[in-house]
Amino acid sequence: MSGEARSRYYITTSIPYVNAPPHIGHALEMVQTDVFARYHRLLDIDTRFLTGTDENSLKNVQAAESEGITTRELVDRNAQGFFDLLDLLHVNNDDFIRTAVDPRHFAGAAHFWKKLEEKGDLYKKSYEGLYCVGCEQFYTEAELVDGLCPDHGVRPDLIQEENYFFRLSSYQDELLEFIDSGRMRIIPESRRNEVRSFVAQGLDDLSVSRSRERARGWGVPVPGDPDQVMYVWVDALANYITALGYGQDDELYDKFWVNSPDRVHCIGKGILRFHAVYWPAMLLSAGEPLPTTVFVHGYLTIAGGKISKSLGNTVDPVELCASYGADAVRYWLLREVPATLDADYTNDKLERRYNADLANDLGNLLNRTISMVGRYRKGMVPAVNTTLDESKDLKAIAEALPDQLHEAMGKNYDPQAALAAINQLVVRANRYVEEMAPWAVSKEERNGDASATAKLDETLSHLVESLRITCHAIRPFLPAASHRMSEQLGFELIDNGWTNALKWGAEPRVERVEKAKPIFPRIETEAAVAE
RNA sequence: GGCGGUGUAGCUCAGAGGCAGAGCAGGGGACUCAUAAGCCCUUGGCCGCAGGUUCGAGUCCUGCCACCGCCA
Repeated sequence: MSGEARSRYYITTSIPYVNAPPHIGHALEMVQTDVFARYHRLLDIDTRFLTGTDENSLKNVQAAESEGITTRELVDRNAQGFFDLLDLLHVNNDDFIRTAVDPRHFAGAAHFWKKLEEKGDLYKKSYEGLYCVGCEQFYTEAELVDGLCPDHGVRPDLIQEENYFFRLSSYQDELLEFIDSGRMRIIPESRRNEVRSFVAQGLDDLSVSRSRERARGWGVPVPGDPDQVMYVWVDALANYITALGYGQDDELYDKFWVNSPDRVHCIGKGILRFHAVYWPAMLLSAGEPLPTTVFVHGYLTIAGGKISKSLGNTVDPVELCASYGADAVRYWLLREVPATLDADYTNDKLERRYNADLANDLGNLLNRTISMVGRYRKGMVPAVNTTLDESKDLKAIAEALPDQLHEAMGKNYDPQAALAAINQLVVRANRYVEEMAPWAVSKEERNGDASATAKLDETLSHLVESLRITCHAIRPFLPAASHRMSEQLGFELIDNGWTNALKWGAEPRVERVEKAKPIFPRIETEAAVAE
C-alpha cells in the first residue's frame, strides 16, 4: 500500500417508497449501481455505496391504515423486502439507510433544514392546491387528465394549509451554471437537456413542509415548529448526506461527500427533477457541494405493459432470482437493457440471452477448454509465446478489452457496451477453437508429428489466457460466476491488482486447471412467471 | 399547444450522400474438444408515407402519419 490517499467514489441508489414490495425496476437500479460501485472498488478506489428506503411518505400512512396496522409495522415489514433483495441479487452495498428509523437521518435532516433557514431561504405561506398522495406532489388543474392524477388516475385532494416554502427561484442561474459547465453531469444528454430547459424557463418556489395533522404525525418534524413535518422529498433527498453523518460525523461526511471527486446518484427518469433541480438547489442553499453525476436509467415494462400492481403483472425479482439465479438476472438487466432507456422484460428474453451468451458462448468455452487441457495435457497449462496468426488475432482482441471496459464503465456508464466487448472476446475464442481444431492436432501429435505438440500447447495456453482475462473482466457484473470460473481455472480472486490482472500475460499465470463443470447450465424449460 | 426524440429484417438495434448491415430467432451443412453447445453457409427489407434536391437519398430539404419524452 502506498502512503498516498486513494481516490474516492460515492454512489447511491434512489431510496424507494416502501408502500409495496420491490419490483424488477428496483432490481435494475440496485444492480446498475452495484456494478458501478464494484467497478470502482476493483480499480482500488475507496468506494462507498449507499442504498435504503424512503419511509416518511404519506402513502405509507395510508397503506398502513388500509391494512389496519401501524405505519411503523408497515415500513418495517416492507423495508425488509428491499433489504433482502439486495442479497439475492448479490448487491454489495456498504450502507442501508431507513429514513423513518435511523436517528442519524432525523438529526441530519433537521440540521439540513436549519441551514436552509439560516440562509433565509425558507418562509411560511398559506397555500391551496390539488395534492396527489400517490405522487406526493401538487398538481395544477391543467396537469390533470379529466380531473384525475395523470399517473395514478385518482382524484387529487384539495389541500389548504400553511406551509414552509423554499426559495428555489433564487437558484436558477447557479443551477444553469452547474449544468452547462458539466460540474453536475446528467447522463444521458437527453435528460440533461430536459433539466436545462426546465430550469431555464424559470423556477417557482417549492412547498417543503406539510401540516403535522395531515401527515398523521408521520415524518421528520420541522425544527422549531411542532405543527409541521418536512415534505417527504426534502428529507428523502437529504438521505444521501445524512447517511454519511451530515451534521454529526464530519469525518465520514467530509470523506465521501465534501472531498470525494465523485458523488453519483443513480435514479429513475421519474424523479429526475427532484435530483437535478430541487436537491442541488437545496445543497447550494446549505452551502454544501452538489452531486457530480446524476445517472438516469429508464423504466422496465413487463411483456409490453407498464409495471402495475393492479394489473397483476409485476415480476417479483425475488422469484426471478429463485428461478434463474442472481447471475442470470443481473446479466439480463445489464446486457439487454440499454442503461438509460426503457426496456421490456419477458422470461423468454432472459432465457434466450442467458442461453446464448452465458451457457452457449462463455460457459461452453470454459467447459470445452478445461476439458481439452485435462484430456490433452493432464490439466497442466503450457506456457508459450504467440507465434500463429490466429493466436495473434485472439490476443489482439483480448488486449483491446481493458480499454473498452474502462471506456464503457468509467466514462460512459454503459454496462451494456462493456458486456458486449467481453462477449466479443468469448466469441473470438470460440472461433479460435474451430480454427485450431485441437482434437485434430492431438491426433497428429499421437501420430508422432513433432510440430503438433507446439501448436497444441499454443492453442491451449491462449484459450486459458483468454478465459483468465474474461474471468476478471466479468467480476463487477457477475461476481458469483467470476468466482466459479476462477475455481475451475485454479486461481484465487484477490481484492487488488485488478487492472493488472486484465492484461495479457499477467502474473500469476494459470498453471493447472481443475475439473470441468458447467458454470451456466442451459435453461431448457420456460418458467411461467411473466406469461 | 410548445420544444425535442424515435420510426431500418419476425425481435433488439447499428448505419447519417456511394453495393441496405449486426446480434437473436428461423433454415441448411461440415465437424466432435464441449452444456445437442461451438463453427460455416443461408432465408428474410415499401429503410413510416408523400414530394423535393442530387449523377446518386435510410442518409439532406419540405409536408404528413404514428409512437415516446419533457414542458404548458
